[in-house]
Amino acid sequence: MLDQKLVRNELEFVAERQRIRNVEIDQTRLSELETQRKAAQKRSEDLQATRNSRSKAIGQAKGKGEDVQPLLDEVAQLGGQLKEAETELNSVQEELSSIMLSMPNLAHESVPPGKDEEDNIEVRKVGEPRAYDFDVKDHIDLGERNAALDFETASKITGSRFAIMHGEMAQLHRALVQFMLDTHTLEHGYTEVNVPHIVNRDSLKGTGQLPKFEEDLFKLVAGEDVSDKAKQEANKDYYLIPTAEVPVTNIVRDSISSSDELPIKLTCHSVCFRSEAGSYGRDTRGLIRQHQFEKVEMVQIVTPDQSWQALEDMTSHAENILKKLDLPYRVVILCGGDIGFSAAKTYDIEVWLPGQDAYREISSVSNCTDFQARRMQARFRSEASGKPELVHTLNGSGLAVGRTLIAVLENYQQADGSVAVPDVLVPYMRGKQTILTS
RNA sequence: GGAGAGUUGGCAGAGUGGUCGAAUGCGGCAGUCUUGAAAACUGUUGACGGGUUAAACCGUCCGGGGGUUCGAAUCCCUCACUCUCCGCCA
Repeated sequence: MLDQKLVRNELEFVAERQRIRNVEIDQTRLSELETQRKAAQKRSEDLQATRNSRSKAIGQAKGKGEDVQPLLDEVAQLGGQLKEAETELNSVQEELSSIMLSMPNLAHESVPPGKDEEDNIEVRKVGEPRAYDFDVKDHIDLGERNAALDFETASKITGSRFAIMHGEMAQLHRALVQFMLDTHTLEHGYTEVNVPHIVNRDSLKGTGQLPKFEEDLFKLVAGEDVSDKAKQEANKDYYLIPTAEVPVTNIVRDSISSSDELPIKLTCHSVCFRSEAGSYGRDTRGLIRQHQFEKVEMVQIVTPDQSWQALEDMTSHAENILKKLDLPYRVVILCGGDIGFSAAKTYDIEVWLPGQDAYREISSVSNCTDFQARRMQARFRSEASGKPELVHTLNGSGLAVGRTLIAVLENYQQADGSVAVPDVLVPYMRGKQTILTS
C-alpha cells in the first residue's frame, strides 16, 4: 500500500509515476473521496468529542449526587447522529481503502517504461550457451528415459500441470534444493527457515496477493462450513502459498524490530501452489509451468537506506547459484508493464534453455520498499528518531528448483541421452557423475 | 473432539461500568555521581489519524468483529489464538 499522505498531497505525481506501469489513477474520484472523508471524519470526531465531555460530566454529577436527568436529556439524540456520521465515514473509507489496496507500488526511477516482457532491458549476460554436435533434446524428452519425468501418471493422480519425478530425477531435484540452501546459509549469510504452506488472508494481504489476485491462488475448503461470516471476519480463510515469500515475509507482520536486529536475511525451501488461471495454453508441456513446484526463496527485511544495495546483493546471490552450476544466464530489469504489484523494482534472471533455444525466467528479485511493510505494519525503531518506521522488504527466488532442474538437464545433456551431473552437485548425488545412463 | 484458564503499551504484569491510554517493574532515552564504566539515584518514555511553523488541542486503539449503556479494558454475544488437563493421532 502506498502512503495515504503521499497519494493525498502529491496525487499528480503518483498518477504520473503509475503511468510507467500503464496504470491509470482516477484522480477525480480520489480527490472527491478525500474531501468527503475529511468532512465526515470531522463531523464524526466532533460528535464523539461532545459525547465524551457530556458523559464525563454525567459521571462527575453523579459522583456529587446531583440530578443527572437534564444532562441525560441533553445527549438523548446524540447517539443517532453519531451512528449516522460513522456510517457515512465508514462507507467513504471503505471505498478509499479498496482503491488504496488495489494500487500497485510506485516504480523506482530506474524502471524503464514498457508494455510487457518484450520491453524488459538486459543488464548483463553471463556465460556462453554451449555448442552441441548433436541434436539437443528438451527436458521432456530427456526425462522419458526410465520415466524419470512422468506427466501421464501425474495427470491420472491429480490432473494437468502436475509431474512425478522418479529415481535419479527426484534425487537430482533434492540435490538442487540442498545445494541452494547450503550456499545461501554458508556463503551468503542467510538463516534457513521452514514455514507453513497454508496461510490466512491477512498474510496474503500483507504481501499484496490479496485482495487483487485471488484467482491465482488455491483456496482451501475445510470439511465444515467455510461461508461462516464470523470466521471470515477473523480471517480464518486458508490458502495454499503461491511462494514462500508470503509466510516468510509475514514473520515480521505487526511487529517492531529493534534496529540492531536488521537486516533479517532468511532463506526457505517450500512447495509453491499456483492456479495458473489465465495462462491456459502457455507452457502446457513439461515442467516449466506447474500448479505445484518447489522454490528456494530469499527474503530480506532491511532499513530503508539499505534496500537498494540489498536488491543488488540478492540478485548476485541468485546469480551465484547459476555460476556455481555453470549455467549461462542473463539478467534483465523488468519494465513498468511487467513489474509485479508490490515491487518498486525487479530483476529477473533468465537461464539459457537449449531445448527451447531461449532464455527463460528462473528467478525474480524484487525490492518492495515500504509497500508490503505498510500493509503488514512491519516496523523497526529508528535510532535517529526513536520512533517506529516502516522497514523495507525484499524477496527473490534463489532459485526456482523445477526450472533449475530443467536447465541442468538441457544444458548438461550428452549425445547418448544421459545427463552429466554438475560438479557442485556431485557430493549431493553421493558421488554420482552421470544420470539417466540407460 | 471434551473441560477449564487466559489474550492489556518494546517486554513482564495490575486493573470487574465514570477524569483509565491504563498502576508497577524491566527495557529505552536524558541527567546526577565517576578519570571512564557499572551500580545507585532523579527525570522521561505507547501507537495511529486529524490539527499546528512548532505546540496546544481533538479523535481512535486494552486479541478480531458485533451488542448493551449517557459512558466499556471492565457487562453480553461471536470468532480466532495461547496455556493446562482428558481423548485421538504421525
